[in-house]
Amino acid sequence: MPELPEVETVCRGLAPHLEGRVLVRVDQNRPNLRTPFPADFVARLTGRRVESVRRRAKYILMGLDDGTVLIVHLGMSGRMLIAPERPESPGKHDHVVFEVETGTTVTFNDARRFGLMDLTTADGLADHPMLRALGPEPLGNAFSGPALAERLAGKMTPIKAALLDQSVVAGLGNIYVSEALFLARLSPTRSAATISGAKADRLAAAIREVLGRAIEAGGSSLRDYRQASGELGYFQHQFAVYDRAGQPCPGCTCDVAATGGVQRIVQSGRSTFYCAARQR
DNA sequence: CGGCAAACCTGCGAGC
DNA sequence: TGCTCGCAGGTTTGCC
Repeated sequence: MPELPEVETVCRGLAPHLEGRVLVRVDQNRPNLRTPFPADFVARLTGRRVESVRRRAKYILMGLDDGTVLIVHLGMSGRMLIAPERPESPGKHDHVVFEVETGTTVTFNDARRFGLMDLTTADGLADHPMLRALGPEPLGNAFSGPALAERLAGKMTPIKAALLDQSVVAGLGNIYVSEALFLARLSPTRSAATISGAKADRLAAAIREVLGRAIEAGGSSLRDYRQASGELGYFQHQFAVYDRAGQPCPGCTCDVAATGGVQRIVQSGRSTFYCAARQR
């Protein structure tokens, strides 16, 4: 389930366990994820001190003391599991295990293997193929209504699809696109180019609001979750429209029997949820 | 270049 | 119980 808020939550959870610590052991349990691991992956990481754990879009970036940067993408099903000591043997789909000198291990587990890892350098980071074309961070200063409108201008594709395009804005996924469009009262089927001016302001604000609230929720529920299981995972969240087809729209008082409530449609092969009465 | 479907891979819930 | 089908939070590729 990792979209921007989940990746941010994972980074915040990992940082206190990894920052300032040395990777005393790294186990790579298979030759590839979505892409092959880089050459000498284990050797380039072992013995390095982790200086920073941060996020760009949906990527986790770990800066190491020799200038190396480890890039991790969680894909659809990737998780980072924190344990106080090394498990006796890796579990199913435990593809990489990082161990620091305190004994703590961080295990990358990914059933579907849509995740990936790569190594680059701090100097080469901005030009890395996976990061080069990314749009602005939606919670950053460069993101605004006008900035969004500029990137949507001329696009005939539905706004739903445009917002999933990471070069338009970085970090939104299928859930939060539906949620943001609901909050902005904009129809997911409307063409991207029709969103400018006040509509773009509204949408940019909705994106910030939805992501910001999700990060807050992730932060709070994450602590409970980790105490219980030692796992750094995904928070439970109440969505307004996502996965709520047929249920009443939380934003309006119209009759569900008459409107059908929240609609599920398919756009470019993926589910979109919205209230046709409220979103125009 | 823009837009869309398919592909990558496994797991899970629904329905028979 | 066990099978098949459809669906899943992401991204890239290839085709029109």
